[in-house]
Amino acid sequence: MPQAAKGPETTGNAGARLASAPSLSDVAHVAGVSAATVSRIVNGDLGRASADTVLRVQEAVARLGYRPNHAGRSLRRRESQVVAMLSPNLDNPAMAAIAASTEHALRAAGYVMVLCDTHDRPELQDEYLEAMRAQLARGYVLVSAVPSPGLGAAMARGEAIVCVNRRNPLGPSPFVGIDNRQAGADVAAEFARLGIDDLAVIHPAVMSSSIAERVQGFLAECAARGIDVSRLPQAGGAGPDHIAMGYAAIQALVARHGWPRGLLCPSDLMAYAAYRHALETGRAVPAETRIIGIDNNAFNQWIAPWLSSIEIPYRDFGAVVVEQLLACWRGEPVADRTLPHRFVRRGEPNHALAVP
Amino acid sequence: MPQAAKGPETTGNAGARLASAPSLSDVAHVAGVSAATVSRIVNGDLGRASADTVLRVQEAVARLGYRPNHAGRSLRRRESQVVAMLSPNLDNPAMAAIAASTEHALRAAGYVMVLCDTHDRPELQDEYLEAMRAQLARGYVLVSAVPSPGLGAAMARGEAIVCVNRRNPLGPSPFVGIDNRQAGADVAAEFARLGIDDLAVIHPAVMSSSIAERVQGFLAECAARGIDVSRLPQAGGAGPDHIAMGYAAIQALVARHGWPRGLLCPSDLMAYAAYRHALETGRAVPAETRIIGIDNNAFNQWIAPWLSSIEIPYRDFGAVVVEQLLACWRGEPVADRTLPHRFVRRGEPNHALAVP
DNA sequence: CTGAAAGCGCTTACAG
DNA sequence: CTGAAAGCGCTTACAG
Repeated sequence: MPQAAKGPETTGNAGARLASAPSLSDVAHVAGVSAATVSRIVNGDLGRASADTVLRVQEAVARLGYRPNHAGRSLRRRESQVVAMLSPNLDNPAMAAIAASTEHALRAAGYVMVLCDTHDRPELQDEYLEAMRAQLARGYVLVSAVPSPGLGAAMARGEAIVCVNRRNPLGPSPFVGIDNRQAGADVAAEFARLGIDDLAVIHPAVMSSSIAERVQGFLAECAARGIDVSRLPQAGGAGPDHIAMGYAAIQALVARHGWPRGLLCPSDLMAYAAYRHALETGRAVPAETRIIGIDNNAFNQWIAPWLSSIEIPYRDFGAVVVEQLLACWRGEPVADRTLPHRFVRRGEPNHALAVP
Repeated sequence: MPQAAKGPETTGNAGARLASAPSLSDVAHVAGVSAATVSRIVNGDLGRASADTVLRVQEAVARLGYRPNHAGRSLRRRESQVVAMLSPNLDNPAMAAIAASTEHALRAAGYVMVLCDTHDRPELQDEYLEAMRAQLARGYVLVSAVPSPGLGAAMARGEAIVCVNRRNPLGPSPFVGIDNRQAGADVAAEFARLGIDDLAVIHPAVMSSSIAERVQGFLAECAARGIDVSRLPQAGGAGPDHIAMGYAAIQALVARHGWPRGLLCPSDLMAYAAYRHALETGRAVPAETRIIGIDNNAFNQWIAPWLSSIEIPYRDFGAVVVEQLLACWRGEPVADRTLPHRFVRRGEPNHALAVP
């Protein structure tokens, strides 16, 4: 519905002047006290002031709609409320879920999150690390960090760094993720339960620690169950994202070994690519080939009834990430946090269509 | 691969001291000039200084790895490099794509993006608007804005506001989006091409302007083609996101009218929900019911070969959003930007399986 | 219980 | 072509 037209002076915000926000000294003036006193009270140091003063200041704050200017505060305290999140790829719903939950938890704790998309590239990671340093970033959340000189420099400076999904490739840092080896092993156990031993794996051509652990855990469990892992078909694929990597890998796998009856895809996006190649080649999923992924994207339950997956509680990551950051800032020792995952079974009639 | 162990002093960053970054006066000292001169040169005002001075300063900057402190700069200039993006829901891939492309374009132009997830709620929108004002945010990108008092206040202050997807519900603001009416009409034309006139629509119970326009455009085109729109089944659904809304809506629609042969879903997420309900009720898609969505999520081509959709160039939005912001800041008049959409046909053998 | 004063790092008229 | 000085808004010993 169209709104009533405003005067031409508001068109496109052009040329409008911003009324400057009230400052600490405005509040002090209104309350009839000094800036120092206002500062203390605004910062919750209520014990030092008389009840009457506190009241007058609070009233003035409310009346003027005062909010501390972060630039002034940051300059003086020599630290900001900014936390930088470096994420490799927002197009991946898993990364988006991590970003959203971290943003939420950070905000609740009084911080603001700046988001940087590194595309998994070391130069971009370093550029953002530097840019965020200039913003006086108070901490860094590195999702799937890659090794880079700037990361080493940030560690050497003693910055607060929390690594998510992938462990810090350059040394110990507080970590939030799952037990990737166990997740891989759980997939192997599921194939055993299904009686499928004609297995294969696709993976990125160059594997991060988390993906490598998933594959290792899978192979180890297969071996423990008597499968000759040395002959288990594997294929890697390269590309800008997991879907492209998965598509390259599944084509290579099928070209060399034909379709297996059970396929581990160490991420759901790779599973999507495998599904499409199955459609293209007339391979029935899940009847002829059962695909198991890892992530359990929220969309699976709606449009991928053929895909069993390991659910990773990405929505819970944010709160834990913030706990880790707070501990870093307090100078406390920080233990890694491994969150629980669970297997979500689909592709069987009674499971596929359970009402959500 | 495990790294060589570091000394205990680096464990978890605990207690490490941060070396403070070099300041303008450090550079001035090293270069043997005043801070004012360094400031000018760092800010690109090269004409005023002698070539020799410029060189010495540039060397000092490089040697110290100097980066301007943004808190100091913001405080002095009374404006920051921060642009706030308020997004209703990062779980929606469309929103994630907008966020990613805007982040990219903003960074390229020298700004940083702070991301806030409003969950489509007016109170949260206002809270973030206020919080970002305290950060001296230089501009606001509102994706699918909702009406709220804080939005009105920001407009009254003359803040730079760019609205994406949905037009500003409180008055004129620079806009980036598509021609939603035309998109709806295009879907109607496709159903006509397919010879399907047993049509229906699902939609959110309370429709934003963009969704309402899509539905209106669809109905208008249907009417123009001789369909009795007054009897065309429609159902709305409520929920926290488009999938939930879609699921509620499709259940209501089918319960009241049965399955249509052609269904418009004004977002792909609603289409996903409809697909699941079709699976549950044994309705074949696309053979018996053809579903057409709007968004063309990147995943569709991999795992939703049954879904035709209107492709919206979300990845191109960011650059245009930044153009709008820059124009606002220069005080130029800002025209709305309507980006081109296109129909992506799937669900026919020759289209579904084209190699990507 | 409260305030005057210094200073965080930067930019910008202004003077020379 | 260059620098001294003021001031952006805030916090924090320090003095009283």
